[in-house]
Amino acid sequence: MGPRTVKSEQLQARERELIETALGIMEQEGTSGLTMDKVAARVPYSKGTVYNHFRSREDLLTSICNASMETLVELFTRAIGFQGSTRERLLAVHYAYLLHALLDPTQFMLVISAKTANLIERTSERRLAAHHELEGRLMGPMLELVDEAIAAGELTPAPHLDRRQIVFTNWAGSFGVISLLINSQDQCSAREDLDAGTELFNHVNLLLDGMQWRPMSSDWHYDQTLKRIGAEIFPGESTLIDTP
Amino acid sequence: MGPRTVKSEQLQARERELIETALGIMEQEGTSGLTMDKVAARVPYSKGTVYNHFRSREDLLTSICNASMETLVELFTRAIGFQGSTRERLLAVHYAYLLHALLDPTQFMLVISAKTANLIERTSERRLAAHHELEGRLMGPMLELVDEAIAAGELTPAPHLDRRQIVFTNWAGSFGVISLLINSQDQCSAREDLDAGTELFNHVNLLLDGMQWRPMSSDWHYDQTLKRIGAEIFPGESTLIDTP
DNA sequence: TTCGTCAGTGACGAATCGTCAACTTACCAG
DNA sequence: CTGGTAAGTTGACGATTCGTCACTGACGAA
Repeated sequence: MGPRTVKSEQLQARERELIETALGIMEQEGTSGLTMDKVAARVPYSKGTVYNHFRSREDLLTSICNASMETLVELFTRAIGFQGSTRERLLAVHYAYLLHALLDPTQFMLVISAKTANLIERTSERRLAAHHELEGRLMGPMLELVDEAIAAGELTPAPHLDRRQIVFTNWAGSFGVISLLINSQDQCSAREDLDAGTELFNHVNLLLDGMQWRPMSSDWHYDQTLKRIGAEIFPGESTLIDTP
Repeated sequence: MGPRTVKSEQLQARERELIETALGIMEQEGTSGLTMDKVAARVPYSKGTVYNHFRSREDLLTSICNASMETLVELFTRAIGFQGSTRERLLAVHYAYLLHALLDPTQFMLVISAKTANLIERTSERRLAAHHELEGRLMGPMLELVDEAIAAGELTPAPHLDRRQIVFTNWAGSFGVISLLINSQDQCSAREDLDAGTELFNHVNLLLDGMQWRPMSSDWHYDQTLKRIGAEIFPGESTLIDTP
């Protein structure tokens, strides 16, 4: 190993340290409470050094979002391994997504702001490339699941829907339900009493029934499946979700 | 009319002027470019007067969001008036939502940030009340549409879905699809080539087929319906949407 | 020992937020 | 007409925050 490698490793370790610190601040004070000065103050390095790693505050935010997506990849991988039909395994992925959002709503919401034009402009190319690669790693397993389902004869997509569209529509539905309900500590007239878990699985089952991904929900008790997913795949975290 | 009423009208007029100005700035420079100083600079009043109307920058943002929702109520009302089955009229509402998002993506995205804990804390009670009232006015027409569909025998909801859940799942699906695709000037691996209009109506039709809202998409050409909606209800704006 | 390199530092200028003491205006009573 | 009070307006100000850049000093090479 040359010295350059060693140094690069040190740099990566420090970058992880900075991101960890930033996560701590965000947990306590939310996204708007995350400040470059605060990060620098909590770390044995100066502000200049922090800016040596992150071009801007937005660059740091994208990094945090990426870190969050890495843990999500881990959860998705676990979920795909569920023993069951392809539709059950897809439900497990949605379960993982919900769990991820409940475990850290602030990080979950970062995904949206990461799409803002303003944020993209101020983020380094390197970081954006990593972000796109992570999106691919998230979508990949679901694409394979769709292929498996088609091969197994459990799904026969309509001609106007390709595999990417099927994956996207799943993602979008999950994202919409969760993002609208995750912050509902406020008593909104339209959303009071709505539980994120209940509405998420209602939504996904309607979607999958709509595309006739077998077994249809009229032929299978997916409530049981959800209980199994919680118990078998996410035994530690599943207390966050009430399965009906 | 007493003088108090006159003065109150003046205040309201000025508030509209301030919001208009803020909208202009947001159009040019995005949400992050909206600054209280810039608003004050573009207006014949001083910063202190601006702060007399809005408790904080976040209060102003919520006001802008509310204004945006008012125009949305208008669009929804037009949409509900479409001549057709209840399912076609619901499609018209989704069409209106998409149109609204395409006409002003920045305002559309405000709805999410308006749910942030940080933003709610810094917003005045009065403004929050107006926000909730507007949500009710948005959901109301859709709730009635669901009731009509049930009465007409076109929809027989599963026992575990009440009217509010049906409306919510529609909203969430639309919101998820649009918010993920609206900012896709960036070439994301998973979203390239995906068109907001196409994916939105795919998603909604899957959802409505899943809950068996008749006529099912296998029994009706909803592409034709979309063309009609564009031509009859939104003749001016519909050029923004390619109906397939 | 001396010198060059380069990561690290933190003081700094600019921009922004929200406040407040001073100021202006409107209006009314005497 | 005059003086006074209340209400509304102003912009300078302190506090934060962002991102930069001239300076520092540690370390290895000669």
